[in-house]
Formats: sequence, C-alpha cells, structure tokens
Amino acid sequence: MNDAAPQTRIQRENTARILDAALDVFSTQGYGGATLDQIARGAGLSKPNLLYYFNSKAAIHTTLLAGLMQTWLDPLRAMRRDGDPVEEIVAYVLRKLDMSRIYPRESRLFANEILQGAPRIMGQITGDLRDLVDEKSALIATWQAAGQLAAMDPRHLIFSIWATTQHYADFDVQVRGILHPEGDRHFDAAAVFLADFYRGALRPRV
Amino acid sequence: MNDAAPQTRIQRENTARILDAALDVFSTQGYGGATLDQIARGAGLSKPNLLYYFNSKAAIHTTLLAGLMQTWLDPLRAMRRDGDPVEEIVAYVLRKLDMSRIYPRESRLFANEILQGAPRIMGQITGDLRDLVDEKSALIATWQAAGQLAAMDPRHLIFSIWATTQHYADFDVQVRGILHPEGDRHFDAAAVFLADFYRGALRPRV
Amino acid sequence: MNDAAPQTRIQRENTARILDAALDVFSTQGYGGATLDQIARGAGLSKPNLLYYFNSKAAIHTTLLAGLMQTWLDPLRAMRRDGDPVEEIVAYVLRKLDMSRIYPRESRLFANEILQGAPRIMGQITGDLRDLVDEKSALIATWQAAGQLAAMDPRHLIFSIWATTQHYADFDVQVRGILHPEGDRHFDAAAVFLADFYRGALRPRV
Amino acid sequence: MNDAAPQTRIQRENTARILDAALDVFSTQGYGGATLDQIARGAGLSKPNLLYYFNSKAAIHTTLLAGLMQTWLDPLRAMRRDGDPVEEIVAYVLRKLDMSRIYPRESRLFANEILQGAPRIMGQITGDLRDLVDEKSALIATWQAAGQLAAMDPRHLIFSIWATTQHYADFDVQVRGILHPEGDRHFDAAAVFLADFYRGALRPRV
DNA sequence: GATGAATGAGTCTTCATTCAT
DNA sequence: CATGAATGAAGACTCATTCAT
Repeated sequence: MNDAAPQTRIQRENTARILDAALDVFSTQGYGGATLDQIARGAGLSKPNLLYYFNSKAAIHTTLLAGLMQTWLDPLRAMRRDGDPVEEIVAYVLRKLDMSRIYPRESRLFANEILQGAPRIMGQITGDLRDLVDEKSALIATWQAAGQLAAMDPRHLIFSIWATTQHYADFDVQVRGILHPEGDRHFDAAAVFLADFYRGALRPRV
Repeated sequence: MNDAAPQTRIQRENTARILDAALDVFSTQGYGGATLDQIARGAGLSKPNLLYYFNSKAAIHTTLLAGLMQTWLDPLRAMRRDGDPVEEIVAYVLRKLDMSRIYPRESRLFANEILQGAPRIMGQITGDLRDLVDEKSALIATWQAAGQLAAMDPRHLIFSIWATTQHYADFDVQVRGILHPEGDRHFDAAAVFLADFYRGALRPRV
Repeated sequence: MNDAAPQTRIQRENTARILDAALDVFSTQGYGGATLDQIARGAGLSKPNLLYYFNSKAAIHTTLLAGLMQTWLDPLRAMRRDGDPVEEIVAYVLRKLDMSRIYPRESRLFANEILQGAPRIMGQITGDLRDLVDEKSALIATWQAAGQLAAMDPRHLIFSIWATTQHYADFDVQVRGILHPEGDRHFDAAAVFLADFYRGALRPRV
Repeated sequence: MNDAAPQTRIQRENTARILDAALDVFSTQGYGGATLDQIARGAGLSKPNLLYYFNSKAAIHTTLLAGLMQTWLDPLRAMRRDGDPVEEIVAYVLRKLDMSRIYPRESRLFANEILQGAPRIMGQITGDLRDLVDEKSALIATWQAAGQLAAMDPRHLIFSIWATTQHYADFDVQVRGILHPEGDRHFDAAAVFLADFYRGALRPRV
C-alpha cells in the first residue's frame, strides 16, 4: 500500500498521522536513531499496522523527503527580476525565515539528511537545486552589473540566506537557551534583524 | 577507565584513535545512529577493547562533547574591545569560518546535538554560552551606542555569524554539490564573501 | 467454509484457483516456506478472501494432500493378474511416469511431505498404501514363483519404480540441467529407457 | 566470523554443532520452513550466539550446501574404465546406496534444494555435475559399443541410479512405514535387490 | 591490554489470522 | 463475496554490554 494517492478516509488520516509522527522522530533523532516504535507510538498505531501503510522505515523517510525539496525551493523560486533588487532579496529572506517558523521540523529533517552526507537526496541537490541556484545567481549578477546591488558572490549570498534563516529552526533550542525565553517572539526580532542586516549588506556602495 | 589522564603511550594513542573514529561516526550518524562496531572498526580495535577505554557508548560521546564547547567559544572570547569594531567582528567571523574548515566534524557533532534538542549540553548553553553571549552583546551594544557600528540586535548578529560560518561545515555536501567541484578553494571565496558582507552590513549608516 | 461441496460457480472457480496456486507454492516451498500471500497472489484473491474459502493455511494443505494419495495409488491398483507379468509391470512403470509428466507439482508436494517426515499422511502410508503394496507384492511373488519373473524382493521392486519415475518430476530442474535443454522430450527418452530397463531386469533368468 | 577455517577449539566445536543442528532442520523443513530458533535450540546455543558464528540463516545453509555437491559426486567419480563394466556400475550403485545410509540428512537437504528449483546450486548442476555426467556417460557408451553392457541411454541410467539409491534416504519414512519395522536392516535387503536388479538390467542381451 | 565468547533487550519485518463493513 | 484495517506472535538480525581468559 505505498501506491499513488491514499483512497479511503481512514487511510488518509492514518497516513497523515504516521507522517506527522515520523517527522517528529526523524527530525530529532536522525534516520538511524529513529525507531518504528517511537513513530508508531506517536501515531497511535501498532507497529505492524504502521507497516501496513508504509512498507518499511525507509519508505516513510523517503516519503517525507520526497515533497520536501520542492517546498524548500519555493521561496527562492518566487524571487523575481522586476521590482527593487534589494527588496526582492529581503523579501526572499523573510519568506525563508517564515518557513523556519512554520516548518521547523521539516528544516531539521533536511539538516539531518545533509549532515549525514545527503545519501538520499544528493541527486536532487546536484539537479534541481543546483539548477535553480545557477539561475537565480545569474539574476543577482545582472542586478550587480547594473549597480543595483553591492558586488559579492551570488552563490555565497544565497548560502548565507539559507544559513541565517534555517538557523532559527535547526538551532532552535540554542537560540531559545540564549535569548531569555520569550515564546516565538524572537522570530519577529529575527525578521527585523535580518531585514536590516541584508539591506545594509546589499545596498550598493558608493 | 576514563579516569584521570591516560598513562602509557599505547593508552594515549588508542584513546586518541577511538575519539577520532567516534567523531567520524557520531558527526554523520548522530548519537542514535552510531554503533560501537563502526567506531571500533574505525579505530582498528575490537569492541571489547574499545569498552576497556571508555565504559560505554555514552561515555565516548560525552568526552567528545566535553571539550567541544570551550573550543567552540574561543573565537568569540577572543573578540576585544580595543581596535576597530567592524574589523574586530570581521576577524571573529573569519576565525569562526576557519573553525569550520579545520574542524568540520566537530561542527557537525555539535549541530547533531542541537538538532536532537541538546539533551546533553543544555546546561552549558544556558550557562557558559549564554554568559559569554551576554557579555559580548553588551560590548557590541557599546560600540553601537558610540556610533561605531550599525544598530542591530547584537544577539541575532552573533547568531548570524554562527549560522553563516558553520554552514560551510554542516552543509558541506550541499555546498560542494552546488558549487561546481573545486576542492576546498570555496573556503577562500567564502572568506572573501563574508568579510565583504559583514563590513557592508556593520558599517555605521549615515 | 470448507464444508460439503462448493455451491455457486464463483465459489467453484475460486476454490479451484486457490488450490492451483497453493499447489504451486507448497510444492516448491514446502509447507513451512509457503505463505498465504504467495498463494493469494497466485490465485488473484485478497488474503482475507482466501481465508473465506479455506479457514487456515493448514486447511488448504490438507485439502491438497487429501485427494493426492488415492490418485497416487491408481496406477499401481490398475496392475492386473492377467496378461504377461513383465509387460504388466512395464505398463505400470509407464503409467507412473505419465503421472510425473502430467502432475509434477503433485509429485513434489508429496515428496515434500515425505521429506518432512510425513506428519500429515503417516496414517495413510501405514494404512491404505501399505495394504496395497502388500497385496501387489503378493501378486508379484506369485508371478516369480511361477517363473514368469526374475526373483527379487517385490517391495523393493515397487520402491524402485516409484523412485525412477517420480525422479523426473521431483528432480526436474536437475534432469533438465544435465540433459541439454530439450523441452519435455526427455520424457519420451525416459519412457524408452525405463521400458527397456525394466524388461531387462524383470525377465526370468535362465 | 565466517572466514577461512575456524581457529579455536570452542569455535570448531560450536561451528560443528550448529552445522549438525542446521542439517537436521533444513533437511526436514526446507530452507523457508527452518527457523534459527530451531537450529539454536538443536545446537544448544542462544540465537545471537549462533549468529556470532554464522552471519545469517543463508550463510549456514550455504555452508551446508557448499561441501555437499563434491561429496555427492565422489561415488560416481570413482567409477573406473578398467574391470568388468557391469560390476563397475553395480559397485557404484552400492557406494551410492551407502551414502544414503550414512548421510540421509545430506540427501534430504539436497532433495529439498532441488525441489525448490535449485536456486542456490543451479550453477554447480550445469557445471561440475553436468560435466561429470557427460564424462561418465561417454565411458558407459564405450562399454555398450563394445558389447559389454546392454544398450540404453547412459544419462537416464545414471538418473535411475540416483533415484533408486537416494530413495532410501529421501523417502525413508515411507519405506519404513511400508516395510514392517526392522531397524536399518532394510538397507541390506535394498543392496541385495539393487545389485541383482542392475545386473539383470545391464547384462548384454544376446 | 586485548580478545574470543556470549547474551538480553531491542529493531525491523513478516505472517497467519481476525474483524468490521 | 469481498476487502480494508488491524494485530499478536514470531522471525531474522543488531547492538551495547559483560565475562572469562
């Protein structure tokens, strides 16, 4: 039963509960550290029943990763040529930060996969991801050539955006441990900081 | 037998080989995904012999983490009040980037620990680490008040430095997958980028 | 639902398909190695539906074995007192060989059962089978006493017939592996060989 | 620990006990029907300890089959050109029968493997085994051409010898169920029968 | 200091079977 | 008649750890 789309209501529900529980576990324990027991418990299902919906531990993990990359690229894809370059990039930063706020577990799942050497998504990295980065880097270079943006390596600029925004999801406990606890309000502070920060760094130097 | 200091030469060597192998394994597999077999194989020792040096899997992991935090803070600790604030911070960025180049496994070990919720080092985070961040944030705030630095939240600034520099260690395979392969030369490009980038962002706005 | 006779056409068909698929699986995997999944797949039914027709794995196996013994004895039963003894026995050999050609899976099912110690059909062996062998052995002894057949232990003679003829079903892959592939033509060669062979061995020595 | 030859005394002993127990189980239950629990119990070891000696269920089975084919071919290999052809073949028959008496479990293991389609030893069948059969068939043909042996297909003759002799191992429970119980004495009767039988069938017809 | 031997507790997965619809 | 859903028990195999030598 790992075909196409789920059919019945129960299937849809259980599949969703499994993926949700699996996201919890994989994103914190990593693939090797996760156990089906934890996932089954989290989903409120017996282990064999869980395996009735997904044939293996790997299948669950694969399913989670499958949709991830595309969702992950959406904010960058949405960066457009028209409009002010600096604001276009700042908007991208803020969209990406929003992803970290809304989907922190997905971010950590992704981070775990990369830390392990990306055994399952290397293809997507050197494929879709690299292509998109190449394309957007060219766009940024155009802006820079036009003097609308400070000169700097576009790829490393993109890396910096990923790093600074994902940090708030991946290193969440550290961030919270250092900032005196304030719920999720630090995301607003982060947004303010990052917007200022990137505006400062990106504005063309005279 | 993880008391005091190792005695004989063989003991010192084996302890070192175990920690080195363990660093390989824990940093890529995470704690749960790592096995003593992998570590023993990497160290060229039998599993029982490995447990002669460290009483348990947890003991090896703990030993690795123990020294880590201090080493990790050194570059920040070295940030001094005297000298030009912008350059002082840029120097810190570059020191930190160097850490990622020289100790990528340590960086990944740390990232893994945080991703898992920092169960073993939460104390150090809300202790030494927070204290140091508080202290250096105050220093940065002083500089800002003196108009020597653009105004921005000092803690989030520090987060951004951690994020952008550790990215080159933690997301190494992604970075290499996107940049067309060029050995370790991208660290130089990263240094140039980050120096420019931070100078641009930090210089006081008129 | 393994009572009386099947009722509807669909029931008859499905029962037949199940038994056919089960014969495939049990005869090659043995009882323990067979799974209901394999059988259900072979029959084109869902597992629960399969268990609607037969209450258990054991029930299917039992049903298969039940009819088997009688069919298996028919060729021997057909051996008659009248006619030439040598040709009567040769005719039995050829009938038995035909069984191996037409019902190789049944032969292998039987062989599997015996290899496992005949846990389910020991009763039939020491009952019907032994009785029939006793009866036909007496007949053969009569022929031998009359000088119409070379003297030899009648029971071991019967064993030899079973062995040589069933070999072509039970060790089919070995036979085909040694003879260079030639479809099913080797059964004709086997018939010629066995007829000659038994005539030579059985004819009274002067 | 499935390398080369066992080293220590304990290893030798346990390896032997495992293989002995495994032979019991595989030869009656087939590969799929056998469980490591049964084998471990038979060997007087815990299951993990058993897997310390052989890495997997398949490894035990492979080890058992590995030596088998060669041992199985020895009696045929020993058939020599010199001496009386009929007696040479009869001697082969009796050697082969002896194998069934002394190594009945090995015979059943082999039979099980063939019944399942020889998935693991097909290579040896179409290799060594076929080569040897080709060679000895040529020898038999020579004898027949010289008028020292009745004319008949040599390969089917060899099949008949395998069939009649292995029958006493593979169908042991059936043989014993039909013959009124008499310990192992029926092997002597079988030897007498088969010697007579093959002499009668093989002697050249006038 | 080092290794062979052993194991209890898990971990993933399969299987025969049941139940509700 | 038939299938989706569920499961307890077992099966193969792994793992951290222990013990004796």
